[in-house]
Amino acid sequence: MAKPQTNKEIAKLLRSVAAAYSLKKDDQFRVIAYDRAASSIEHATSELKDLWDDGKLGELAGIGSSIASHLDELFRTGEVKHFKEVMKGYPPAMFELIFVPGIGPKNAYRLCRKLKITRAKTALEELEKAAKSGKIAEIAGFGVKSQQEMLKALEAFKKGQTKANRMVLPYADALAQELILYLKKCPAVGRADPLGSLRRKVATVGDIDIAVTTQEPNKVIDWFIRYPQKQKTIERGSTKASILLKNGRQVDLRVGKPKAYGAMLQYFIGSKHHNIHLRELALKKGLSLSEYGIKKGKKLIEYASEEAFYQALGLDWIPPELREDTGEIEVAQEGKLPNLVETADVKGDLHIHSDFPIETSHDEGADSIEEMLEEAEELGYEYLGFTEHNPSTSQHNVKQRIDLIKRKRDKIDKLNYSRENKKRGRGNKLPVLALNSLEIDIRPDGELAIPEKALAILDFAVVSIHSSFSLSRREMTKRVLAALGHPKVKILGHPTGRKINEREGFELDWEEIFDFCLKYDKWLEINAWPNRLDLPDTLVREAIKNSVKLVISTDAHTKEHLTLMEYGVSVARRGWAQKADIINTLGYNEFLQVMKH
DNA sequence: GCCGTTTTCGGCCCGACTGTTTTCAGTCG
Repeated sequence: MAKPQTNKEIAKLLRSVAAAYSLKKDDQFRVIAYDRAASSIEHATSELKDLWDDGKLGELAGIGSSIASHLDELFRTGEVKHFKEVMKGYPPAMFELIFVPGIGPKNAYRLCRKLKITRAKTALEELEKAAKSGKIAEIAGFGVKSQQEMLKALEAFKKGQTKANRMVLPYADALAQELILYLKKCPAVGRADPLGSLRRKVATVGDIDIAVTTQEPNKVIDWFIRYPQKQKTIERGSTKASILLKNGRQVDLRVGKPKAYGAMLQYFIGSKHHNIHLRELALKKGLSLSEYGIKKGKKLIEYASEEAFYQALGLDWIPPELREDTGEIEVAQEGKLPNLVETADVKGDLHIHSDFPIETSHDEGADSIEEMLEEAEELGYEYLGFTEHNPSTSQHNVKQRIDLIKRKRDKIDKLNYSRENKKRGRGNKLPVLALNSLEIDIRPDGELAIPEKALAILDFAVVSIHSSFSLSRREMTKRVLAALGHPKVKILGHPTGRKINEREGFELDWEEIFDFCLKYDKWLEINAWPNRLDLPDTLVREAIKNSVKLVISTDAHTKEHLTLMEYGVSVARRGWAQKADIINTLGYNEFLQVMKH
């Protein structure tokens, strides 16, 4: 690998070092250490290079003085002598093969040796060729079956490399719900729950994990592997099974008894690192944890609920969204877990697009202001902020743009007036009211894409970046702060600009942004759009640590989109947000107060 | 190699499944 720079590349390098160590018989714990460092880097909030710049490498869990100094060398010189030394004598090709599912370090090494595959660049092709010509089955320890499996794994791996290989949360949700419906048709199935990263509400989901309670595990597993959407069975045992769906997604099933379901849920929700930490904690108390319960010596104690399971370890029940081993276990020990925000706490949506003809060059909404207000009524909201994109600057002069914005002001004022009177006549409950806003482009120089005069017509403004994504971190930060500086501007929309599976976000100096938001009462948006989920959860947590307030918005373009709110709330919860951290949990009158601040 | 409300030394999560095996290694989550 030529000079690894990104977190992904560095993690890959550390996994390779771990693989090399695992072939040396001396120290298997070093392998674990390197693997752990790699996954820590994969999950890191910020680019490793930035952490290194700030001298904060050691803050990442699993990175101690030794690996930190190796990474220091990496950033200074582009390579690490020690890593080279460790990997010396092994064919470079094997450090490509270890990333193919099903192939570990030992087999990768054996395959490379026996088949004389050395070059990293062609490793996958050469292995595929060998498999097709039947050469793998001839190697001791391999057979026809493993050769077949390897071929399939290689094909899938190659596909996965070209296309995005994780699902966005709502898609995974829908897939899981279909499966649950199917499973429930089997009389032997008791409870059936989607778990894993889906239950932890991670922004992207790899596999679908499902747990089922039953007294007849065999019947359930038989039923499961007959799922009509199945492409093939990956494995089938007496307690678990995995299938591959026709759409290429994997589903893992676990079955267990109802009276031990608590431990099963806990085990299968994960995360892996949360579970490892929990098991280490248990060991210190002389206990041993597994998916079946808690062992004290030889005696296994079963738990029907997760609450009881955690309680047995001296912990409060930890919401799944927090289970990433980022301090939640320590906080649970102190009994100081946050009371996380819930969808029911939300009183309004502050980033939505109606079909009002504002003549924007961006995308417009499909439903009218009235229709969206009616829908919001159903959701129990008190207000909606209408934030169509600003009128196009190239198609209109200043006066035309001001006129368009005035027209929307009039429309909203009349609508609010009539709705208020109509509803007041019927009962005392206030109707959902509309706020007049816009989502305004931030130009590359930080200027806003509407005239100064037009800003005065708005109740508040959301500003977002929709162009020139590749400015430097410094320039981008200056750009955003300039835009946020206008008094009417309250919210930075989709702050990182990332699109999941499409593009990385741009770089910002978050400390500077947080300071500014805190000082001038600006709010960062958690955009609930499925492939945005932006701010990302890790930055939500940083923002909250810095006392910065947030809003959760759907960016709805139809009235149905308003229900995407739950996914934004998931992000907030994963960022440890409580109700008080989220501005749009305020009622209408309180919101008006803070908006004018 | 990492890490500390048992420890700065001496520990380091736990179990299932598969394929190729005659009792287990490798891989995965």
